[in-house]
Amino acid sequence: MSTLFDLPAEKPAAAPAGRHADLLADLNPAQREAVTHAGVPLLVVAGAGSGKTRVLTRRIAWLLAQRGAQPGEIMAITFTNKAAAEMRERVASLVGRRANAMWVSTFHSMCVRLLRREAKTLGMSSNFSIYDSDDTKRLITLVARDLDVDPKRYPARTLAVHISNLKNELVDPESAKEKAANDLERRVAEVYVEYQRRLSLANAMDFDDLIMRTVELLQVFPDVAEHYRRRFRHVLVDEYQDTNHAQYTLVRELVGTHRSESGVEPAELCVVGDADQSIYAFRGATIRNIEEFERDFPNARTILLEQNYRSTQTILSAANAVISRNPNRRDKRLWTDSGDGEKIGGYVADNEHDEAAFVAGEIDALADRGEAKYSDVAVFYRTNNQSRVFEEIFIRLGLPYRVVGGVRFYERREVRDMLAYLRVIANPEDTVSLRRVLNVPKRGIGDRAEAVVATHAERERISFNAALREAVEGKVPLLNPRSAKAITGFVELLDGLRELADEGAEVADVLEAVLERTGYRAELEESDDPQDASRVENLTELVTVAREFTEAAAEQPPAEDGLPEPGSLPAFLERVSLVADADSIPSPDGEDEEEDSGVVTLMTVHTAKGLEYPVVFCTGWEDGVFPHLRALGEPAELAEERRLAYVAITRARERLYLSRAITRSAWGQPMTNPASRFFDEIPADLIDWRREEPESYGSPRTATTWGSRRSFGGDSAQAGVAARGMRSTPFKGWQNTVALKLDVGDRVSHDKYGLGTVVEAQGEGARATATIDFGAAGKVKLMLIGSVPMVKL
DNA sequence: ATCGAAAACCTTTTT
DNA sequence: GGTTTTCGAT
Repeated sequence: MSTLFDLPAEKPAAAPAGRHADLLADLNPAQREAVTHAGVPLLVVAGAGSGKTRVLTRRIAWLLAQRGAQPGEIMAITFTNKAAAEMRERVASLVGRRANAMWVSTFHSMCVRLLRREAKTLGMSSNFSIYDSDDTKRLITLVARDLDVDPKRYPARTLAVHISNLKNELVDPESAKEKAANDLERRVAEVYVEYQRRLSLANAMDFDDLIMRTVELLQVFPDVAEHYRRRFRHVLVDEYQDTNHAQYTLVRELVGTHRSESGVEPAELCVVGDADQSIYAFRGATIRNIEEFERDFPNARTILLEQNYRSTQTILSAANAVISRNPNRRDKRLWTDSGDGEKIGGYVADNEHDEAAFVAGEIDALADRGEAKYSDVAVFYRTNNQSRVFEEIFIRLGLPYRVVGGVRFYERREVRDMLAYLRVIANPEDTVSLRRVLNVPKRGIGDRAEAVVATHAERERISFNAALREAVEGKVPLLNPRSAKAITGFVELLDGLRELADEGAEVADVLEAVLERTGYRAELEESDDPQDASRVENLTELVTVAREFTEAAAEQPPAEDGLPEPGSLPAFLERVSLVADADSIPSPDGEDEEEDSGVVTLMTVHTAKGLEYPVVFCTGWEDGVFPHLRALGEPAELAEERRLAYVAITRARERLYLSRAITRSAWGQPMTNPASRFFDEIPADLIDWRREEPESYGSPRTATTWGSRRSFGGDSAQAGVAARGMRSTPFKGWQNTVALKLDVGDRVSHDKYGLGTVVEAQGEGARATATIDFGAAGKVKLMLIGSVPMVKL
């Protein structure tokens, strides 16, 4: 069973390599330059599969071996714990135990580390809780309710997104208030102000605060900044294209831009990234940071890594062709010397079940022929709800599979409930966690009682925790005695648990005590809902995780000043907050398999970033699905969808399949979608169509596609040639043109379905859809994008 | 306080 | 269509 904590195995320190030859021998010239470059800031533009992690780890080893750097002077920042663990491990295999003295961590853990050490400087307590997006939303809901914000007009989700954006832009609550230019912004600012106040009252920070407050720390206290600059002489940042403004500023502050008065030079900066793989703009990542690197850091040097060590040329040509349609991008063209390989398998299914059947059948055939193991295969889709049909058919056929993503371990209600208890034990002022568990399991403290206590806290300007304690003493008016009694019981329960924790009990034992003393486990065990049985299992798993955490900590050195002691409750909570992904992704070449051929992996394209598989099925290539409906009208979002397609394609090593379904049920209704425009962007001769659109679907659209394919493909097997030709005559095609404007009652004639009447019309512009009653042919929901084979009568 | 039925959602999500 | 949230009734 995988756990939350896949700690990188401490590699038995191999004979520390480090000589010139060893570190550079198997690198290409560009990689070599990136590894050995010294001095001015360095941007490594690393195309997919170009060996970027190799460059980063070698560079670190090089710094230690050849440039006289000390491990303690190196800070490497990633976005995921997985990436951090991998980097640490790979560096350790090059330089041995010395790797432990480096800071290799995610932006967020690095910031937590700094903030806990410097908590006093910021006037905070170092045991602050870390709120994830769920906690954040809860607190914002509470705040909005208190401020009488209309939850219909301004849902907590929206407020949370806007506040998060403000924080990512380093806008503090006061500036937000000043800048607010409309109703929404004024409301957001108002909530933001109060939200920050309540966070600080709860001794908590959200994810965005971790970055923002660290920037604040470094900017407001130059001596603190200088201390860290003096210490970290080398800063390396991975996935730079995914940084937001706050993270960019943080990097700048860490590195420094000028020689300080006391003579500290800026640290050496090396960032690695690929603008074409930026797929998190919707979360505040700004591609600008990588595009403007040379402007942000004058004299900066840029090195391009274009040689790909992962995929066949066919796959790379398809990827190049698609991504080249994005406007304003720095040209980059992946190539390999490993040959063309197989053509891309194309498939047009009648519906999503058909599509899944094709995928399953093809996987079966590959496995039968011994051309792939199940674990070599990944199935990608744009949105999580698409996994369903695949699961259905895989189960029916007995194909072993695993879905990655979806509801994660730490997001499960029972797990979150337990963590909330632990957090309240560690940080009594943690209001969100406190209120979460106040009446879980039910102990007779209802909404009414909670509201009375909350109002009292508000009026007296004390924390919710303090108000609860006043309730025990009978100092809260309007609280009925029964509730007061229940609250007393609850407070005593918490105090007892806290005492246990303070005596130094192991985390797992505290957890067990919570499960027992609250009656939480008993309640689940008594239930006959099968869901509750799996909840019990999850809790058992959580206890196991806690045990392993303590065991692993026994081998770690004691904490530095201000940081949680390894194995302690605060350390556990920090780990759980910042390492939130329970599902480890089965690796294609995992060591754990002997005879068995593993499982097929199902996931969204987003989740697939950074991974690779010999065989990839990328499904749902339909306008409205991929690219997503919401992106159709927006050039910027469409560009991001295209980057997403680029990421998907470049995950494949040997075989790539692209498929679509003519109709697909969405929101209960079947929906007819046109082919994804990305199909048109791939040179026709790269695709081997296993099944095309049936003749009866024949339409002007299809004809256009064939025509354009001919001009895209040309005679050359090198897609680069065709795509270059493309750029001189920019592809206009039919994208974003709306051929039909339909209203309810309009009569239409469709090439396939015949005469019909519009019974429903939805959406605007490029995302317009209509439900049309074709009489005998039935009701059909269609996208009205450019080339529907239909005319208005 | 708790349950059940309507109703309101419905991209992606490294931390 | 499927899940989660909200409201109204007991």
